[in-house]
Amino acid sequence: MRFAPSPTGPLHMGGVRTALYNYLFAKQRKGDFILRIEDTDSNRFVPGAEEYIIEALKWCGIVPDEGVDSDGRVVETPSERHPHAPYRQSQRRGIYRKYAEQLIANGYAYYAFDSSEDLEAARAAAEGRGETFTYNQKSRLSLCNSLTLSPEETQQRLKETANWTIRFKMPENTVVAMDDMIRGHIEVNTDTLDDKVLWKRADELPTYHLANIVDDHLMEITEVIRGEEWLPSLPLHYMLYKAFGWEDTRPHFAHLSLLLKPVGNGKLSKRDGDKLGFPVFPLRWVNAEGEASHGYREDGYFPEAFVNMLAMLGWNPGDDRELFTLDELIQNFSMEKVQKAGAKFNPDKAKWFNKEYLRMKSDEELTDLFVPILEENGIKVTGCYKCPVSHDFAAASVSKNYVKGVVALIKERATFVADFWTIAPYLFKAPQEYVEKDVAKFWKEENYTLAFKAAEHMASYEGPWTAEAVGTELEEFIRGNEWPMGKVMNCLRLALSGASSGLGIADILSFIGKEEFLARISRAGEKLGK
RNA sequence: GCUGGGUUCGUAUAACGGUUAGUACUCAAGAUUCUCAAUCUUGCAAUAGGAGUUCGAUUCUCCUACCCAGUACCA
Repeated sequence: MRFAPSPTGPLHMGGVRTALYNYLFAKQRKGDFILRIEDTDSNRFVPGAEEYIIEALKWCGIVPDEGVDSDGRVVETPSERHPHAPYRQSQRRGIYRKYAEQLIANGYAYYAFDSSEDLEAARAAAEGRGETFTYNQKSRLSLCNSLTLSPEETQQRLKETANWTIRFKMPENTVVAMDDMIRGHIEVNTDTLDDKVLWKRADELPTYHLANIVDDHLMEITEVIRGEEWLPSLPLHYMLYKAFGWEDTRPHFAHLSLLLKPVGNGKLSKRDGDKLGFPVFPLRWVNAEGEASHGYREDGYFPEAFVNMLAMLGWNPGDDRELFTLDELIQNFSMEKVQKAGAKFNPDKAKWFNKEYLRMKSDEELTDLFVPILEENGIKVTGCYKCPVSHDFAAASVSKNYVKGVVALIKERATFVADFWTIAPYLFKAPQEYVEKDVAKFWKEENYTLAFKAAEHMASYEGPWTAEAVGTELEEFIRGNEWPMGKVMNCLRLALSGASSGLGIADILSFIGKEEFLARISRAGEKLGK
């Protein structure tokens, strides 16, 4: 199987899904997965796009068997491992010409000499009559091509100019019967089709249709999973396989529905992501104008979560399971369970997948991912997982095991690793400011005087400083005095964390320690009033 | 317009002629907690419409509506 993107920009998440389904199917059948670059349109070539595609697939764990080497470059010369090289169509230009000529020799195609201006004029004229111009069996005999010109004239023109294209001669009134692995049997009459350009003069290269069929044949592709936008071209492709005499080895086709925007109608586009605040690309992308687009990787998604989410968008295992590793997807994937209708993308569900994967990760793995974020925020992380737990708030420094403890405590509240910091920055440094609304609500004299007394009591507490022991001590003291639990606790939390909502007081105390606890209480008294 | 494809709760989907139409996300309520999350419980919510076939249609057929794609010397 193959994935054959055009390097015209960053790979869209829909493209990743197409690649993924190809990969899953290939691996399930113990087949090979080829990456082929379809760069026959030099006008739309975007520098960096090819590298982006390769890196994106790599990040997702989709590793081509052929097409890209271990150094992450598209292979240009055939070898044992890469028998079908080169894998860029621009480097295969020498291959296609003879196939195009074979088609002409056998009467399946013809040279067309109409200029773009002539065709535009024909289109405009048709539009004036309320019709649509099509280059087909009705119009081809009144246009300028090797069907209307004498053989001598045709040869003359071919010799004199490079101003020609090759068009497929679509047969008349023929029913093309096709089978799609997802959609079943489809029939189309050739009278509704046109004479597609197979060879374009601009690049002196074949168009998609020719190059794609020739390459799929030469690369021994047996199954093609591609986007739904190709379904209308399928009859042409069937006709091409027939014209080449390759019907026996024609691949099986599956046309995947498109990914739709979360709200409103239409397919998912870059704009939707910008508007609704979610990535549509696997990796961050900066275009030539310097505009950046979000990427799932940079936004903190785990590749496993991204791949899992994508797989479930239009496919299901037939039961209620939702969480699958790549290997499990390979085992369970089936074309019968691929949805026919377009799938509206749901950003909330994407986040849910990430949350699930975050929970499945070990505390140490998450800690390793969290440390760089802490350092970005000015917190030094020292030591190793075997070293003792320690912290020095004055020096903005904590031990690795301290971080691990925090991660274990808060991982269930997070969707992304970056959330760890926003959930509990106060476990790493004293609050710099206090939420105004919470101060107004809780920092009242009748509350904070009690909070100070509770803190005073804890200052004299000599027992073990664990969350459980400290929590029990504090609560029993407050309850014993018949003070309002909520008000006192919220006052304490405000002083310790800068807000009235957040982690439990006992947990906060156990992490920051008695000394820092008392320091933050007195600091709050000075800043907020006492 | 034409050609092709599609249509089950708001979203993703299950039920491949017989179910009180299930599950997940979202949302709401309750339980729990010092608060916020998390967790647990409960709830809201769908077969696009109309004919037909059938003892029985989400499921099969047809029509209509709506959505999507294609209609380039782009892929």
